[in-house]
Amino acid sequence: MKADKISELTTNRLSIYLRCLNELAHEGRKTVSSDRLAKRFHLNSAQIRKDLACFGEFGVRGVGYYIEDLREQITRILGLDHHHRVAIIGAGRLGAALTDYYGFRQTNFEVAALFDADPDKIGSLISDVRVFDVKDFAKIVKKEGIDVAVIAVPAEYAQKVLEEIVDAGIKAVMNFAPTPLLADDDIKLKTIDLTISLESLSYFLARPGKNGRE
Amino acid sequence: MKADKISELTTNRLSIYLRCLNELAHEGRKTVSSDRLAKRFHLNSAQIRKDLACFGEFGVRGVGYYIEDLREQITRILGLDHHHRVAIIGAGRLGAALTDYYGFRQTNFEVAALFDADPDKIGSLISDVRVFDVKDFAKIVKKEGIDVAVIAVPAEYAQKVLEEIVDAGIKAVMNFAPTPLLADDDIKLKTIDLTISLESLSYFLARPGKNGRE
DNA sequence: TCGCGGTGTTTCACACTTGAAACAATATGA
DNA sequence: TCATATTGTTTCAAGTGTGAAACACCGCGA
Ligand SMILES: NC(=O)c1ccc[n+]([C@@H]2O[C@H](COP(=O)([O-])OP(=O)(O)OC[C@H]3O[C@@H](n4cnc5c(N)ncnc54)[C@H](O)[C@@H]3O)[C@@H](O)[C@H]2O)c1
Ligand SMILES: NC(=O)c1ccc[n+]([C@@H]2O[C@H](COP(=O)([O-])OP(=O)(O)OC[C@H]3O[C@@H](n4cnc5c(N)ncnc54)[C@H](O)[C@@H]3O)[C@@H](O)[C@H]2O)c1
Repeated sequence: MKADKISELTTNRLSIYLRCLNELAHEGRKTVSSDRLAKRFHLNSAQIRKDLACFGEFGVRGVGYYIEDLREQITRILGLDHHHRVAIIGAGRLGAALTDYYGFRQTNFEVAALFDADPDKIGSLISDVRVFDVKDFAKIVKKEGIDVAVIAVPAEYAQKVLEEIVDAGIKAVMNFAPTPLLADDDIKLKTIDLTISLESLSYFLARPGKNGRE
Repeated sequence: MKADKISELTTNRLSIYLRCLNELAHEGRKTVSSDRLAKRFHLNSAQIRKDLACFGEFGVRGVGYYIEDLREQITRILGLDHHHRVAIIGAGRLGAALTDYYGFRQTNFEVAALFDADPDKIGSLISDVRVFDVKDFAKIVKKEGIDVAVIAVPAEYAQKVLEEIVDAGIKAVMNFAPTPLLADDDIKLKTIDLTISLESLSYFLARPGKNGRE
């Protein structure tokens, strides 16, 4: 197939497949067919084959997929074989929780620096990571080779912080402030808006019956 | 219109509208047209009118919407006028950050109890909230009138914890463990999977050019 | 050598979302 | 009274995602 327009839903599913393969590899299995994978993890076998075929021919007809091989392929496709250095802006409770988040290391991301505007926090260490003054952001980004930023400041400062991040030349940003942000098209911005998720739960509780499953 | 099949995307947008209205109210404005709202917050005016019309006729032709009135209506639609009591299972770093999360209070959610399996944590207080033994989950849920649960335990325990939650009669669950969970259709389960979001950033960094914006 | 199993690929139907356009209805203000 | 502004509603086109089906192709084992 080798489509060049890959939907984000496809790459999200690749993440899922990768986890499933890790589990299977852990159990010592060597090969798996799209059908077995689908049955085992409640997925759709046609979808799996279609998704994988976007990136090349990884399977062996009549056999299925070699688990180790496919793991390596997906790891490469998702860029998980590259190391990335992360800056977290906002050394509050969320920033602290994220600094120590295992998911970062697992994904080959390393939290290299925290940034805050509060003089009491600047200079301190959180899980062995130094908190810098946000005024020095661009300088430290360059010095530390940071290429990913996480926004964990209150919503009203988020847009301004995003602009500083973009000015510093960073292209990939994850935003936890509950507000939509504006950025150019060449910036990958992912907003994780807990408030919307919460209000969606609230809506369900007020009107049980219709679920609207994810 | 009064459609009875409301998409989750619609209610998510209601959350956004509510925030915008709060901002406008804060500025002292009294009315707003769908057009002004759209221009100001980079939305689509037709969409706004359509979304609102799903739930009734809130606007005044020739005028627009009365901000205070519309705020109350959306608050009611989203069920934000009802109080909810939340249990967080997993009193780790994420659980602690969430316990003190302002977004809960703002949404009329109150963290009533934490649960953990670690004897060192059981009995302690985190932001004035007591940590209970997860063994007593059902009992405390009943006693405290808890109706919402948050899963903040490692992924391998998440499914088991979910089953205890469902057994205790809770219908609304937010899951932060990076794994898809299975539940009956009458349970509202929202999974916030940071790993997938991270891997999506990683994919972008490995292949700049195509953005796949949220 | 041949059949079975499973991939790679195409095709189709269906559902959902969006955005635009059109228009009747209606409140406000000149 | 009448023009204007704006909602509520319908309709349509386009894009996208999903799931099923069909089938050629190919590797493995009997
Ligand atoms: N706590 C949570 O569990 C949680 C969960 C999801 C989302 N969030 C969101 O994450 C953000 C942070 O939440 P929190 O609970 O950690 O808040 P917090 O108040 O604990 O931390 C915010 C930090 O940002 C710093 N800050 C403020 N303005 C800044 C600026 N201009 N530059 C750099 N640093 C600045 C503050 O000094 C503070 O240390 C909020 O937008 C919140 O809505 C929090
Ligand atoms: N730390 C973060 O910023 C972050 C962000 C997103 C998602 N997550 C996810 O949230 C979960 C928790 O992350 P964390 O960083 O807080 O981990 P953590 O290790 O700090 O906390 C996990 C807690 O769960 C408790 N626990 C384990 N098994 C339990 C059980 N069966 N019943 C009750 N409690 C149990 C442990 O005792 C521990 O206190 C993980 O799945 C993680 O992937 C964490």
